[in-house]
Amino acid sequence: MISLDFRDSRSIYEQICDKVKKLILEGALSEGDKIMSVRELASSLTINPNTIVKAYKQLENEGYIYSVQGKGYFVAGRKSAAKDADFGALFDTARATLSELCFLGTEKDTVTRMVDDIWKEMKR
Amino acid sequence: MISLDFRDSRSIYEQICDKVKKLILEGALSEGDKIMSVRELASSLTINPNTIVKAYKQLENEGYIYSVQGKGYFVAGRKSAAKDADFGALFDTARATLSELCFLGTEKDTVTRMVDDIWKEMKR
DNA sequence: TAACTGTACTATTACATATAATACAGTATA
DNA sequence: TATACTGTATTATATGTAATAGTACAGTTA
Repeated sequence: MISLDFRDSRSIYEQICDKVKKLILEGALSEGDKIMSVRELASSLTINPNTIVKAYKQLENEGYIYSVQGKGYFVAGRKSAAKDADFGALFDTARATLSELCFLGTEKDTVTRMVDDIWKEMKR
Repeated sequence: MISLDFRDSRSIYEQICDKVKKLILEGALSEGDKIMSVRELASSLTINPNTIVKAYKQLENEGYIYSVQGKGYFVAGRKSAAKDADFGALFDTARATLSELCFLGTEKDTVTRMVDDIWKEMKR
Protein backbone atom coordinates (compact mmCIF):
# COMPACT_ATOMS: atom_id res chain seq x y z
CA MET A 1 0.00 0.00 0.00
CA ILE A 2 2.54 2.55 1.17
CA SER A 3 6.26 2.00 0.71
CA LEU A 4 9.43 4.05 1.01
CA ASP A 5 12.13 4.67 -1.58
CA PHE A 6 15.50 5.11 0.08
CA ARG A 7 17.03 6.30 -3.20
CA ASP A 8 14.57 9.20 -3.03
CA SER A 9 16.40 12.26 -1.70
CA ARG A 10 13.24 13.68 -0.15
CA SER A 11 12.61 13.23 3.56
CA ILE A 12 10.58 10.26 4.79
CA TYR A 13 7.66 12.34 6.06
CA GLU A 14 7.43 14.13 2.71
CA GLN A 15 7.27 10.82 0.84
CA ILE A 16 4.50 9.63 3.16
CA CYS A 17 2.56 12.88 2.63
CA ASP A 18 2.74 12.48 -1.13
CA LYS A 19 1.80 8.78 -1.09
CA VAL A 20 -1.28 9.30 1.08
CA LYS A 21 -2.31 12.34 -0.95
CA LYS A 22 -1.88 10.33 -4.14
CA LEU A 23 -4.21 7.61 -2.81
CA ILE A 24 -6.81 10.27 -2.08
CA LEU A 25 -6.44 11.94 -5.51
CA GLU A 26 -6.70 8.54 -7.25
CA GLY A 27 -9.88 7.74 -5.33
CA ALA A 28 -8.32 4.72 -3.60
CA LEU A 29 -9.24 6.52 -0.39
CA SER A 30 -12.60 8.29 -0.18
CA GLU A 31 -14.19 10.84 2.13
CA GLY A 32 -14.77 9.36 5.58
CA ASP A 33 -12.43 6.41 5.10
CA LYS A 34 -10.20 5.58 8.06
CA ILE A 35 -6.51 5.54 7.18
CA MET A 36 -3.78 3.48 8.87
CA SER A 37 -3.15 4.51 12.47
CA VAL A 38 0.07 6.27 13.42
CA ARG A 39 1.52 3.24 15.20
CA GLU A 40 0.26 0.75 12.63
CA LEU A 41 1.86 2.55 9.66
CA ALA A 42 5.03 3.22 11.62
CA SER A 43 5.60 -0.44 12.49
CA SER A 44 4.58 -1.46 8.98
CA LEU A 45 7.33 0.77 7.51
CA THR A 46 9.75 0.12 10.41
CA ILE A 47 10.13 3.82 11.14
CA ASN A 48 9.44 6.05 14.14
CA PRO A 49 5.79 6.92 14.96
CA ASN A 50 6.76 10.59 15.34
CA THR A 51 7.65 10.67 11.64
CA ILE A 52 4.14 9.49 10.74
CA VAL A 53 2.68 12.11 13.07
CA LYS A 54 4.62 14.82 11.25
CA ALA A 55 3.32 13.64 7.87
CA TYR A 56 -0.29 13.34 9.09
CA LYS A 57 -0.18 16.78 10.76
CA GLN A 58 0.88 18.32 7.46
CA LEU A 59 -1.90 16.57 5.54
CA GLU A 60 -4.29 17.78 8.25
CA ASN A 61 -3.08 21.37 7.74
CA GLU A 62 -3.71 20.97 4.01
CA GLY A 63 -7.26 19.83 4.75
CA TYR A 64 -6.87 16.36 3.26
CA ILE A 65 -7.41 14.40 6.50
CA TYR A 66 -8.66 15.04 10.02
CA SER A 67 -8.15 13.31 13.36
CA VAL A 68 -10.53 12.12 16.07
CA GLN A 69 -9.10 11.49 19.53
CA GLY A 70 -8.99 7.79 20.34
CA LYS A 71 -10.43 6.75 16.97
CA GLY A 72 -7.88 7.66 14.31
CA TYR A 73 -7.34 9.70 11.15
CA PHE A 74 -9.97 9.96 8.44
CA VAL A 75 -10.11 11.27 4.88
CA ALA A 76 -11.71 14.72 4.60
CA GLY A 77 -13.78 15.94 1.66
CA ARG A 78 -12.77 17.91 -1.43
CA LYS A 79 -14.24 21.12 0.01
CA SER A 80 -12.03 20.85 3.07
CA ALA A 81 -8.89 20.48 0.96
CA ALA A 82 -9.96 23.24 -1.44
CA LYS A 83 -10.58 25.61 1.47
CA ASP A 84 -7.05 25.17 2.87
CA ALA A 85 -5.20 24.82 -0.45
CA ASP A 86 -2.54 27.31 -1.55
CA PHE A 87 -3.62 27.70 -5.16
CA GLY A 88 -1.00 30.37 -5.77
CA ALA A 89 1.81 27.98 -4.91
CA LEU A 90 0.23 25.15 -6.91
CA PHE A 91 -0.11 27.29 -10.04
CA ASP A 92 3.45 28.59 -9.57
CA THR A 93 4.74 25.02 -9.46
CA ALA A 94 2.68 24.02 -12.48
CA ARG A 95 3.80 27.04 -14.49
CA ALA A 96 7.49 26.54 -13.62
CA THR A 97 7.46 22.83 -14.46
CA LEU A 98 5.56 23.27 -17.73
CA SER A 99 7.79 26.19 -18.76
CA GLU A 100 10.85 24.00 -18.23
CA LEU A 101 9.33 21.15 -20.25
CA CYS A 102 8.52 23.61 -23.05
CA PHE A 103 12.05 25.03 -23.02
CA LEU A 104 13.50 21.52 -23.21
CA GLY A 105 11.61 20.82 -26.42
CA THR A 106 8.52 18.94 -25.23
CA GLU A 107 5.70 19.09 -27.75
CA LYS A 108 2.59 20.97 -26.67
CA ASP A 109 0.42 18.04 -27.79
CA THR A 110 2.19 15.76 -25.32
CA VAL A 111 1.22 18.04 -22.45
CA THR A 112 -2.29 18.66 -23.74
CA ARG A 113 -2.84 14.90 -23.92
CA MET A 114 -1.65 14.57 -20.31
CA VAL A 115 -4.12 17.26 -19.19
CA ASP A 116 -6.95 15.54 -21.09
CA ASP A 117 -6.12 12.21 -19.45
CA ILE A 118 -6.04 13.69 -15.95
CA TRP A 119 -9.36 15.52 -16.26
CA LYS A 120 -10.96 12.47 -17.86
CA GLU A 121 -9.73 9.84 -15.41
CA MET A 122 -10.33 11.85 -12.23
CA LYS A 123 -13.70 10.90 -10.75
CA ARG A 124 -15.32 14.12 -9.58
CA MET B 1 18.04 41.15 -10.91
CA ILE B 2 18.21 38.33 -8.38
CA SER B 3 16.77 38.70 -4.89
CA LEU B 4 16.03 36.45 -1.93
CA ASP B 5 12.76 35.87 -0.12
CA PHE B 6 13.36 35.13 3.55
CA ARG B 7 9.72 34.10 4.01
CA ASP B 8 10.43 31.33 1.51
CA SER B 9 11.00 28.08 3.40
CA ARG B 10 13.28 26.73 0.67
CA SER B 11 17.04 26.91 1.09
CA ILE B 12 18.96 29.88 -0.30
CA TYR B 13 20.84 27.89 -2.92
CA GLU B 14 17.57 26.39 -4.18
CA GLN B 15 16.04 29.84 -4.58
CA ILE B 16 19.09 31.00 -6.53
CA CYS B 17 18.91 27.92 -8.77
CA ASP B 18 15.28 28.61 -9.58
CA LYS B 19 15.80 32.34 -10.19
CA VAL B 20 18.70 31.82 -12.59
CA LYS B 21 16.85 29.03 -14.37
CA LYS B 22 13.78 31.26 -14.66
CA LEU B 23 15.86 34.01 -16.31
CA ILE B 24 17.10 31.46 -18.83
CA LEU B 25 13.62 30.06 -19.52
CA GLU B 26 12.23 33.59 -19.97
CA GLY B 27 14.97 34.43 -22.45
CA ALA B 28 16.40 37.19 -20.24
CA LEU B 29 19.63 35.19 -20.41
CA SER B 30 20.61 33.61 -23.72
CA GLU B 31 23.12 31.01 -24.83
CA GLY B 32 26.70 32.22 -24.36
CA ASP B 33 25.77 35.06 -21.98
CA LYS B 34 28.05 35.51 -19.00
CA ILE B 35 26.22 35.39 -15.68
CA MET B 36 27.24 37.11 -12.44
CA SER B 37 30.45 35.75 -10.95
CA VAL B 38 30.36 33.73 -7.76
CA ARG B 39 31.88 36.51 -5.63
CA GLU B 40 29.91 39.28 -7.33
CA LEU B 41 26.50 37.65 -6.74
CA ALA B 42 27.49 36.62 -3.21
CA SER B 43 28.41 40.16 -2.13
CA SER B 44 25.38 41.54 -3.97
CA LEU B 45 23.10 39.28 -1.91
CA THR B 46 25.26 39.54 1.24
CA ILE B 47 25.62 35.78 1.49
CA ASN B 48 28.52 33.35 1.46
CA PRO B 49 30.24 32.61 -1.89
CA ASN B 50 30.10 28.87 -1.13
CA THR B 51 26.31 29.07 -1.29
CA ILE B 52 26.48 30.51 -4.82
CA VAL B 53 28.95 27.80 -5.80
CA LYS B 54 26.50 25.14 -4.64
CA ALA B 55 23.69 26.66 -6.71
CA TYR B 56 25.86 27.08 -9.82
CA LYS B 57 27.20 23.52 -9.56
CA GLN B 58 23.65 22.20 -9.53
CA LEU B 59 22.68 24.26 -12.58
CA GLU B 60 25.86 22.99 -14.24
CA ASN B 61 24.82 19.39 -13.52
CA GLU B 62 21.44 20.13 -15.07
CA GLY B 63 23.21 21.41 -18.20
CA TYR B 64 21.87 24.97 -17.93
CA ILE B 65 25.25 26.67 -17.43
CA TYR B 66 28.94 25.82 -17.77
CA SER B 67 32.11 27.25 -16.24
CA VAL B 68 35.44 28.35 -17.71
CA GLN B 69 38.41 28.62 -15.35
CA GLY B 70 39.37 32.22 -14.74
CA LYS B 71 36.60 33.61 -16.95
CA GLY B 72 33.30 32.80 -15.28
CA TYR B 73 29.99 30.98 -15.75
CA PHE B 74 28.08 31.08 -19.04
CA VAL B 75 24.61 30.09 -20.21
CA ALA B 76 24.57 26.79 -22.11
CA GLY B 77 22.23 25.94 -24.97
CA ARG B 78 18.89 24.15 -24.98
CA LYS B 79 20.47 20.95 -26.26
CA SER B 80 22.84 20.84 -23.30
CA ALA B 81 19.96 21.18 -20.82
CA ALA B 82 17.78 18.70 -22.72
CA LYS B 83 20.59 16.15 -22.72
CA ASP B 84 21.01 16.24 -18.92
CA ALA B 85 17.33 16.74 -18.01
CA ASP B 86 15.39 14.20 -15.97
CA PHE B 87 12.20 14.17 -18.02
CA GLY B 88 10.73 11.41 -15.90
CA ALA B 89 10.94 13.53 -12.75
CA LEU B 90 9.63 16.61 -14.58
CA PHE B 91 6.59 14.77 -15.90
CA ASP B 92 5.98 13.21 -12.49
CA THR B 93 5.96 16.67 -10.90
CA ALA B 94 3.69 18.05 -13.62
CA ARG B 95 1.26 15.14 -13.33
CA ALA B 96 1.11 15.33 -9.52
CA THR B 97 0.54 19.10 -9.48
CA LEU B 98 -2.09 19.04 -12.20
CA SER B 99 -3.89 16.09 -10.57
CA GLU B 100 -4.08 18.03 -7.33
CA LEU B 101 -5.43 21.13 -9.09
CA CYS B 102 -8.05 18.97 -10.82
CA PHE B 103 -9.08 17.33 -7.54
CA LEU B 104 -9.42 20.74 -5.91
CA GLY B 105 -11.94 21.82 -8.52
CA THR B 106 -9.85 23.78 -11.01
CA GLU B 107 -11.51 24.01 -14.43
CA LYS B 108 -9.72 22.24 -17.27
CA ASP B 109 -10.02 25.39 -19.41
CA THR B 110 -8.00 27.35 -16.87
CA VAL B 111 -5.11 24.91 -17.23
CA THR B 112 -5.43 24.61 -20.99
CA ARG B 113 -5.23 28.40 -21.25
CA MET B 114 -2.06 28.36 -19.12
CA VAL B 115 -0.47 25.75 -21.40
CA ASP B 116 -1.41 27.78 -24.47
CA ASP B 117 0.14 30.91 -22.98
CA ILE B 118 3.39 29.17 -22.08
CA TRP B 119 3.88 27.55 -25.49
CA LYS B 120 2.98 30.83 -27.23
CA GLU B 121 5.17 33.15 -25.15
CA MET B 122 8.25 30.92 -25.05
CA LYS B 123 10.67 31.96 -27.81
CA ARG B 124 12.06 28.77 -29.31
C1' DT C 1 52.03 42.99 -11.89
C1' DA C 2 47.31 43.52 -10.31
C1' DA C 3 42.73 42.33 -10.20
C1' DC C 4 39.67 39.65 -11.55
C1' DT C 5 37.73 34.65 -12.48
C1' DG C 6 36.69 29.37 -10.79
C1' DT C 7 38.11 25.66 -7.58
C1' DA C 8 39.20 23.31 -3.33
C1' DC C 9 39.63 22.55 1.40
C1' DT C 10 38.94 22.77 6.60
C1' DA C 11 36.39 24.28 10.53
C1' DT C 12 32.30 25.85 12.80
C1' DT C 13 27.48 26.99 13.69
C1' DA C 14 22.57 26.41 13.05
C1' DC C 15 18.69 23.90 11.81
C1' DA C 16 15.70 20.05 10.17
C1' DT C 17 15.15 15.20 10.19
C1' DA C 18 14.61 11.02 12.53
C1' DT C 19 14.82 8.13 16.43
C1' DA C 20 13.85 6.64 21.33
C1' DA C 21 11.29 6.46 25.37
C1' DT C 22 7.62 7.84 28.23
C1' DA C 23 3.23 9.58 29.59
C1' DC C 24 -1.60 11.07 29.26
C1' DA C 25 -6.36 11.24 27.38
C1' DG C 26 -10.21 9.51 24.52
C1' DT C 27 -12.66 5.25 22.30
C1' DA C 28 -14.18 0.57 21.73
C1' DT C 29 -14.97 -3.92 23.27
C1' DA C 30 -14.87 -8.32 25.86
C1' DT D 1 -14.43 -2.58 34.65
C1' DA D 2 -10.29 -3.99 32.44
C1' DT D 3 -7.79 -4.17 28.22
C1' DA D 4 -6.16 -2.65 24.02
C1' DC D 5 -6.46 0.13 20.83
C1' DT D 6 -6.53 5.30 19.12
C1' DG D 7 -4.28 10.48 19.04
C1' DT D 8 -1.37 13.82 21.59
C1' DA D 9 2.55 15.70 24.02
C1' DT D 10 7.10 15.99 25.83
C1' DT D 11 12.18 15.45 26.42
C1' DA D 12 16.52 13.79 24.86
C1' DT D 13 19.76 12.32 21.41
C1' DA D 14 22.02 11.44 16.97
C1' DT D 15 22.62 12.65 12.22
C1' DG D 16 22.86 15.16 7.97
C1' DT D 17 22.26 19.38 5.35
C1' DA D 18 22.65 24.30 4.90
C1' DA D 19 25.25 28.24 5.58
C1' DT D 20 29.10 30.83 7.11
C1' DA D 21 34.19 31.98 7.58
C1' DG D 22 38.73 31.86 6.13
C1' DT D 23 42.47 30.48 3.31
C1' DA D 24 44.83 28.94 -0.70
C1' DC D 25 45.75 27.77 -5.56
C1' DA D 26 45.19 28.07 -10.63
C1' DG D 27 43.64 30.31 -14.91
C1' DT D 28 42.37 34.94 -17.47
C1' DT D 29 42.62 39.70 -18.59
C1' DA D 30 44.36 44.28 -18.88
